[in-house]
Amino acid sequence: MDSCKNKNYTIDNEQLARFAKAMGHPARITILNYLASLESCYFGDIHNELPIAKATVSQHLKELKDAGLIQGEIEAPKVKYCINSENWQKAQEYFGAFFVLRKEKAGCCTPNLRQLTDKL
Amino acid sequence: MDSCKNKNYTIDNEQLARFAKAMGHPARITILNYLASLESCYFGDIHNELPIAKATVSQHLKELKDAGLIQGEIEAPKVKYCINSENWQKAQEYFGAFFVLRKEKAGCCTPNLRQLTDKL
DNA sequence: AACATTGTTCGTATTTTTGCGAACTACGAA
DNA sequence: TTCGTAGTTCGCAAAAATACGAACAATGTT
Repeated sequence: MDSCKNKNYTIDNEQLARFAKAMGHPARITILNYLASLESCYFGDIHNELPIAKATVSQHLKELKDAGLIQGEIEAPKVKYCINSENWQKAQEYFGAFFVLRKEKAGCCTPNLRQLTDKL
Repeated sequence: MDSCKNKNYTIDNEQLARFAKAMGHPARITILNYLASLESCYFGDIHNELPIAKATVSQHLKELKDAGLIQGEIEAPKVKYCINSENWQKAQEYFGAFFVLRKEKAGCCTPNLRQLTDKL
């Protein structure tokens, strides 16, 4: 009966997934790259980097903000967006730790993976 | 008129987003962590780590496979999943380069971000 | 005050994701 | 051959993500 246990995902897994999800769209990666490059922080310039409508850009910015990766500031009549340094560093650490995990271990799966079926 | 330009996302942005998207769910992070920890590689054991139905686990595994982060191998009557080392390293490099970008630059947004509006 | 500029929010449509149970497939064991 | 084990695939439903134009809000300018 396919036991569905009382398990939860760990906080860290949740947090890393949240960061990853926010980064899981090319428009948002482009935005983050642009903000990280610091050429400009204004909405209009961000919009110009993207092939999508401003309403959509605004939405993507909101998601990045909700994930904590950026923050916004009004500089009338414009809006300035910036990388949230604190969480940026946190994300960097989370991803770093995540990928390093693999390196520290021996491989149970290293041998002949060549007969990998296409069906899989 | 909200110019929607002939722009595309760069290949690298697409690829990084693809990796990030695959990692954008706690179940999939849990799976990757588990496979990276190498305690076991079998579907059944992966399923046991998760609070979801096996059909759903199978779907998540498929997405990770499509993103290139894992690979599968039949070891009858079981199925063995493994981190795809090549792409794992590639992902590691992509994320690493992505986050480091920020560190190399001065901050245009470093000053007083404290009057950040809640509306934003 | 009237207007222009800059973004956000709303309403909506479409697509994708997430999840499940049931049915099915493949294989080894009895 | 029949049965059990291990996973996948199918069909469906519900929720979330993506995208847009139009309307709106907030502010600076004339």
